[in-house]
Amino acid sequence: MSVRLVIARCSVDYAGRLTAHLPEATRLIMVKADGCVAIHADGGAYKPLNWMNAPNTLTDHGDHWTVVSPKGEKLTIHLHEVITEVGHELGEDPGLTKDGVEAHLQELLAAAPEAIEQGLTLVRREYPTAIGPVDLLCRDTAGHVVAIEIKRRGEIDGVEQLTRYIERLKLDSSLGEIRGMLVAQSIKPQARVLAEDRGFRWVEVDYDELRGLAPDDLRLF
Amino acid sequence: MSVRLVIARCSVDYAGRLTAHLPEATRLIMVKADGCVAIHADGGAYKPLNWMNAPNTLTDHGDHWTVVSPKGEKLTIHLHEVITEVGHELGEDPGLTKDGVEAHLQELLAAAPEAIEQGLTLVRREYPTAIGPVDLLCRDTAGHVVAIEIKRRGEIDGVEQLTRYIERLKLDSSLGEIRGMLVAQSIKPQARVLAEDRGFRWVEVDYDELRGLAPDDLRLF
DNA sequence: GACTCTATCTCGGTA
DNA sequence: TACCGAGGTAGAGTC
Repeated sequence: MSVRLVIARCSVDYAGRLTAHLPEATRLIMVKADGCVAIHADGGAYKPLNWMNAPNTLTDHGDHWTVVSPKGEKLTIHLHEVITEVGHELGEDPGLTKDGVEAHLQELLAAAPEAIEQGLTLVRREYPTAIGPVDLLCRDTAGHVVAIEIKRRGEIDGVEQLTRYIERLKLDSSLGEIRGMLVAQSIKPQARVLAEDRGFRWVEVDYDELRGLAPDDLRLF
Repeated sequence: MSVRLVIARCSVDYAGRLTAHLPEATRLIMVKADGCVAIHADGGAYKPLNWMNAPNTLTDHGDHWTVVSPKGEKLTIHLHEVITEVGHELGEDPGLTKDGVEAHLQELLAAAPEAIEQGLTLVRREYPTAIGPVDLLCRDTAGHVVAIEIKRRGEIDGVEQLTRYIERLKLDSSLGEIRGMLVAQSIKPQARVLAEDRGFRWVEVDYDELRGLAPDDLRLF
């Protein structure tokens, strides 16, 4: 139970969600403790050429390995020549802490909707609709409902998403008058234009400034 | 110029599109020939905890490495104890051949549009518009144009794409009446709702069945 | 270089 | 479990 690294001349066949074949070449085979397998070439970023996610059953047949998943996927690795093999126990990983993702931005804005527009009050975060949840549902000083789509980066698909929600929310006559708003740390010119075309306000917010406004418990990431 | 594998107790900091931190633990550090770096734990599929895509400048400061990209991203790896280190030249990879991706589904459906709807005939594959090509343009038994968006998995994005194409095609009055259709191996409930809202038919097709219908030259993948 | 779209996407959250 | 949305999406193709 550990990470196992094999450098070998090998050819590989995958049959599962699609079928794929790798001709013979020297590659790195990585097998992790959970049974996942990845075949790496010397390039192409972190993505392997072929892989199988855990859980798997790996069987060593000498000249070839078979990796079979319960979902019926199968990877066959033909080993023509093993060049190096190392392994080591890594143990449990304490895990990654992240800061600056969309969820944090949403938390901060839910706690301080005033930062988006003067007088705005929160009705609900993740307001559910049949086509997905609206990030923030608010009410403005005139008492109108405001649907808010939050993005780290405001692009066209954010405006499309907001359009879908508004379209859907308008089917519910009990909500009364509704308007849409796109809020992001930065908004691309194309997205600004499209938002305006659709009658939505857009607002850029400063993440660090928001953290300053937020109550202490949201500042301790 | 080769893949380099280091197993070490390390802690890692990333500052770039977001900020992230990994506390001290034993991990695998992989450096490929192109300069990309990946930090792996012993689990979690093929995705590393942290990474830097090529191109990068990697500097070894003894007790820590810094990896800097031209875009201003920075990864710092503090090495507390190096346990194992191996490397090997892998050489150029001949590359992966695939079968069963969206392009194949499109070929099969172009050859057998009847599988989508009775009486449908192909006008053109990859019908060009100013905002990108429509997967299939067909004509139905009533003589109306049908724009078809093909996906392996039908999700909301596919409906949005189809919406844009239809909007665009309607500007060309020479085409006459136009309707849209979403065709996929499976279609998610939200995508079905949105497609119906927009007045599009959606159809699920079976890939293996289609291969059976297709002429021999399309079956020899 | 910017834009568009696919992906064996992966990953986390939730009903 | 399936579904849904975010992602440091990555990567390929096109313009």
